[in-house]
Order: sequence, then structure tokens, then C-alpha cells
Amino acid sequence: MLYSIGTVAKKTGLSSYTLRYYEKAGLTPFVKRDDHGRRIFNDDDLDLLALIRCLKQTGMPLEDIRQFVSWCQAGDGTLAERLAMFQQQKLAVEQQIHESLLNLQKVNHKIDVYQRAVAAGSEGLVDCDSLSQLSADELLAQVKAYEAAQKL
Amino acid sequence: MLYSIGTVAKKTGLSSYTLRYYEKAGLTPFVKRDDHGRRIFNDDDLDLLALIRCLKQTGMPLEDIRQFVSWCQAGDGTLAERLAMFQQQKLAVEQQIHESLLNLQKVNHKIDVYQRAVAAGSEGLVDCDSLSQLSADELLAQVKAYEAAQKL
DNA sequence: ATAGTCCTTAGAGGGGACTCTAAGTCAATA
DNA sequence: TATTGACTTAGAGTCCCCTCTAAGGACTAT
Repeated sequence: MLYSIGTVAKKTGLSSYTLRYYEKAGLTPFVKRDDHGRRIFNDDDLDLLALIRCLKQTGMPLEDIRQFVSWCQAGDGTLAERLAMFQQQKLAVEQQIHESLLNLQKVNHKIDVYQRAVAAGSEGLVDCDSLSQLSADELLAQVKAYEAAQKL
Repeated sequence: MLYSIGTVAKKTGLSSYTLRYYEKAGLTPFVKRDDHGRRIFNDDDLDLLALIRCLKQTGMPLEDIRQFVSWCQAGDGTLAERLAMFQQQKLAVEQQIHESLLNLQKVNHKIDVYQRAVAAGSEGLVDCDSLSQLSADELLAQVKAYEAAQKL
């Protein structure tokens, strides 16, 4: 299957502006053109776009993604570099999850505090910073409950 | 205890530039001055800064944080708003964790693919997109192992 | 007493990632 | 045939969040 930029924009959630911007930034050198100079995307391109999207979501700068794509273009000689990149990105994502869990904990504590404050009618009546930490198990139980709810 | 802006910068990891920028943006109207006009932070201020940092980490725009701080300044009449804000932010953080777990899964899959490719010497020899999804339990086991390693 | 360090202010500069405008081409439809 | 709509390009503008500069004042150590 072949797709125009507009179709790809709808399918990926990236605007056509963004898709052209990505091309200019060297992220999508693989996209071909038709005989009128218009971009045509195929299914492999969509897969790679999805991967680019994933990497961007994990906080990787466009420049690093560009590097990765150019390694892909360069062929099998760059397999080790690509593996190393993903291994590093794995650490980054794990770190993000770690921080998000800590943030969730703080936010949950605040919800608890404010619920009691609303009930009491005043913030002064509740202990606002006795941050009774949840255990790792309790945190994981929260994540698990959430995932169950989402059928992840 | 009282602290100068430089001390606070070291303690919080926010630069003194950033601390002044936050004040200009209305995030820290609570910070007092000494008789030379220099900012002096107390321990409550550090607590609030830590909270601001947490909210920012969860992706909240500075403008929304400013709103929250002004609710705090306004007193008990705004408790419900603050509770609602944290409840909404809880959903945001849970969503972030959800996405991070999916990203971790994709990255892990890529690591697997590239490890096999490196072993085989070519990308062409391995199935690159049979994304054999991990179960939620396996994902959680990963998070748990990571947390155990970090003594969270 | 002189350098160094810290602070103040207003305002300019920068980076990342878009987001859009303007002017033009092309193909299909009423 | 005329218009609509999707596409092209280069380049300007925007948004968020800093990050720094310049010019100057005050304290601290040598």
C-alpha cells in the first residue's frame, strides 16, 4: 500500500507540517516521491515512523533519532551501534518510569492531604507533609491495578 | 534555616537563573527578601519548590503551576480546586507510566532483535517485527527488578 | 584595598520542536 | 473551464523554558 502525506498524517497523528519538518531534519530519508515530486509512503515507512515516534516519546532528541536512521541506512555494519543505542534508551525509559512512580506517590499523597483538608474545611487542620511513603510493593500494586483496568 | 539563592540552587538543582525566572513567572511569590533586597528562602519554601519541581516533571506547564501556587496563597477557599488539579495530574502521571511501559516493551523488543542480528551478522536474518509482546506481569517483573536494584 | 564572589535588575539570546504563511503546481470534479 | 483541494517549496513565526549578559552594588578573604 502507498500513502500520501495527508493520509500518513491522519494515520500517525503527526501533522503534514511535522512530517515535512522531519524529512528536512533528516529523519525520513527513506520516503520516496512520485513523478510529480509528491511524497509517497509505504507500509515499511509507516513502521519506521512508528519507531521514530516511540523514540521521540522516550525523550530522544530528533538529532539522535536522525543518527539512528542513518545507521539503518548504512546497513549491517552499524548493528552494534544500534544495539548500544537501544540499550542506553532502555535505561532512560526505566529511569523515566522510576521518576514517574515517585511523582505518582507524591501526587497521591497530596490527593490524600487535600481530601482530608476539604473534609475538614481547612488546610491547617491536616498534617501536610508527613509524606508517609508507600512501599515499592504498594506502588507496583497501583501500576498493576491501573494496567488491569486498561487491559494492557 | 534561611538560604540564599545560590545555596538553594545547589540544594534543588535549579540554577539561580531559573529560580529568578520562576519568581518573575509568578511561581514563587512566597520568597522573602533581606534588607539588601536579596532573596531569602526558608525550609517551607524549599518544600514548595520541591513540589513545583515534581509538578514540572509530570509535564505541567509553568502557567498551571503558577495557578496552583496562587490558589495556595489564596487560602482554604481554593482547596477543592487544588484537589481537582492533583486528581487530574494523577491521571496524567498514570498515563505517562502506561506509555513508558509500552515504550519499554518496544525498546526491549528491539534489543532482542538487534542482539540476534549482531550474532547473525545481518539484520536480514532475523524477524524484525514479530513484536512478541510481553505480558503485563512480565513488564511488572521488569519494573520490580529495577526497583529492587535501586532500593526504591 | 583589591580581587573574588555573590547578589540585584532588565532584557537579549538560544534550543528544540514544531506550525504556519505565501506563492506556486497539478489533477480531479461540477 | 473554473474552482477546489492537496500537494510543493523556502522561510518566517511561535511556544516553552530556560540561560546568559551587562552593569552595577555589597560582603568576604588575603
